[in-house]
Amino acid sequence: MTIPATLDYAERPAALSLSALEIGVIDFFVGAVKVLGMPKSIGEIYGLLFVSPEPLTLDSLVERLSMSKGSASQGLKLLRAVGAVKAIYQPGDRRDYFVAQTELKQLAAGFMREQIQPRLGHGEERLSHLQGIADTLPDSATGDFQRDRVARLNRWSKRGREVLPLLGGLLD
Amino acid sequence: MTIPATLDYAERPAALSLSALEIGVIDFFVGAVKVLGMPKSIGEIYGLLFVSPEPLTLDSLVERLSMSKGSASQGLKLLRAVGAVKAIYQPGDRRDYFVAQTELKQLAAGFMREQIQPRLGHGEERLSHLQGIADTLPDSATGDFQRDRVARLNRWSKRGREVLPLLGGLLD
DNA sequence: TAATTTGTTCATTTTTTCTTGAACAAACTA
DNA sequence: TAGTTTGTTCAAGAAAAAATGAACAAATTA
Repeated sequence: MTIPATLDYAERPAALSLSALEIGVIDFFVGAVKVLGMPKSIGEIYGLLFVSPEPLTLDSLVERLSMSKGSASQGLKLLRAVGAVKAIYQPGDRRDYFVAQTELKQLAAGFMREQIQPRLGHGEERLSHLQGIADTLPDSATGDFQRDRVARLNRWSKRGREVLPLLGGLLD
Repeated sequence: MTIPATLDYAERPAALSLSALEIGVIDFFVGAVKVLGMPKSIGEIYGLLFVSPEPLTLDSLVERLSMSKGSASQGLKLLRAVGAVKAIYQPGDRRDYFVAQTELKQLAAGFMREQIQPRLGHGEERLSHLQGIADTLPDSATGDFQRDRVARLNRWSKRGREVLPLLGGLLD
């Protein structure tokens, strides 16, 4: 379980080229991605892109955030997968340029699709497996109780499938 | 970022006293708490209490889950804090007995209150700090852009405060 | 073709998080 | 009172997750 520590970009020697505002925004997003269970580097990258008026290259992210090329590449890959960052074409430059996608609804949808739904899928499988076991339970007090519990899990699952799609509607 | 591995309670030697159903339910909850960013031990404890028709003592959890007393104690502490487990009094026995709270709405409310809200609070503080910086930005194109971004963060925050309370209503 | 730039992958190292177990306290019991 | 039972805390070890950096591939240029 993650208890976010106080962040201290201001004291990181190599990050001196970041302005106070940039530091603050990055700090905000590092906290946000921690709540979502994602690594800090993701928040740093998205945060810097979010405050930057100009698209940034991988190399400029590496330099300004003093992070490894590997982390930046992996982070951008994930951020593109969830639709939080998009690559834009700059004529006359071979490098990729990146900008932040800032529509809350789209960010939430991408996070849901890429990070949450796949894990819930596993849950569904496990649940039908459980239902199979519950059906074979003896006709005792304990059997009845446990069948009831499995039934409750199925109701939770159903409710989840109903509620999650509604969330998108609340985020326009 | 947590990619849950396949779980294998069936193969754990010391957990042989768990039935197939118990194993399945525990497995389900271990997966669920991982999605919520909590340690596996929390899912194990809650899962076993959830399928158990009888209240269980700390010692029986330790024994049946083959987990240390420390983990069980800490886990129960957290589960009580979020209201997912409650201690019930058994006359003539000095030990604490525990049962799972199974109202989805209450579980969600407790999780929100204890795990999510505190972290969002930090975000709010950071945000007002950011607003202070944004107000001092020069009257340039970049300044305008960045002020706009901070304004967007404030809208997100406001929207979050509006939407989260609505969730409870969807979970009756 | 050889050298350069750009970006990805992945084994290793580092950091963070979780679990354990021993020490401790509190409440009971003989 | 001394001993037992029950449960908590926390330092240390184990496990898991994230970051690094070097090797590699692909595209480009001289």
